[in-house]
Amino acid sequence: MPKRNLPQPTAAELEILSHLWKHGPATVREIHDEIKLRKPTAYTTTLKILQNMDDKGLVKRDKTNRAHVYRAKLERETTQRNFANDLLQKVFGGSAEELILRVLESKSSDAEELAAIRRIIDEAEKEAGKT
Amino acid sequence: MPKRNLPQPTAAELEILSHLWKHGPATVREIHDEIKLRKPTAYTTTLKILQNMDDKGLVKRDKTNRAHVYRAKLERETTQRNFANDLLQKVFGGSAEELILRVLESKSSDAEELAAIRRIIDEAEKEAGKT
DNA sequence: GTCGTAATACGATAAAAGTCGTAGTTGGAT
DNA sequence: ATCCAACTACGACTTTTATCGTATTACGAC
Repeated sequence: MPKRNLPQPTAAELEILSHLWKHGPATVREIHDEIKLRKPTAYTTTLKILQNMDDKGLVKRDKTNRAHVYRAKLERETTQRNFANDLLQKVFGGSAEELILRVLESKSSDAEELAAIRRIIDEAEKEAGKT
Repeated sequence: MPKRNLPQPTAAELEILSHLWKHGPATVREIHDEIKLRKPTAYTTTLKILQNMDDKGLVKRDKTNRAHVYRAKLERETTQRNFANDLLQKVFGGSAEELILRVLESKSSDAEELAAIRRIIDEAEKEAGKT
């Protein structure tokens, strides 16, 4: 059955998905109340984007109650991986090394974060070793 | 002088910039010949995008010769940093750790690349230490 | 039952990106 | 000097995204 092949979310859609990933299923009102704190926008704009997302299959809509409840259909991890890979190819020509260099340049990480990153490399090395 | 505040390049513009960064100043013909290998598209499409980029200030156009020569006005490194930071904020909520995790998940790096990445972390640690 | 608040539905609009066709110009080969 | 191939200019069209106003429906308080 045609389940996958969902389109990459746009910037506005991503903002909504972020909310759903963080707080779980939510109504338009709940999502909008949070978004409008950062971006002054009309309620119906948020509503419309959610409806678009439903059409695209990016969210699942529960119409049981008067205020419909939306749930993310994209996994956070998968979406992050898609975006990361996309950037990797289009802007860095596939060089993970360079991408990571720019990330660290743009954001000064503290010692703790750097240690965490080091552990991620360790893990990746174990993975590579298994092959 | 209003020099900066150039807009972020779009996907199509980025493809062109990549060529300019790699090969230096080039004509529409040179750029188009390479792009059409991957993406079947009309010559005038590439031309138009270059003209748009000139309007936006993303490239500098030399009209001396009949075939105009275009030169990138954005630095590769700066652009990469902008895109990386953008993704970091919008998709990863500022967590460099998570971004790097997803990059490594999406692309199996070999031992050599992992070692290079490790050196980048070392450098970042020295930088952090200096502060 | 009435009425107001809050929700959805829907269409209109605008801007941006990408695409291409056509028209017009020009340089160089013959 | 002519002519053709290659170039630029420009406008039209399409799609996508984002935005919002207005119309309509429905719940709940009274």
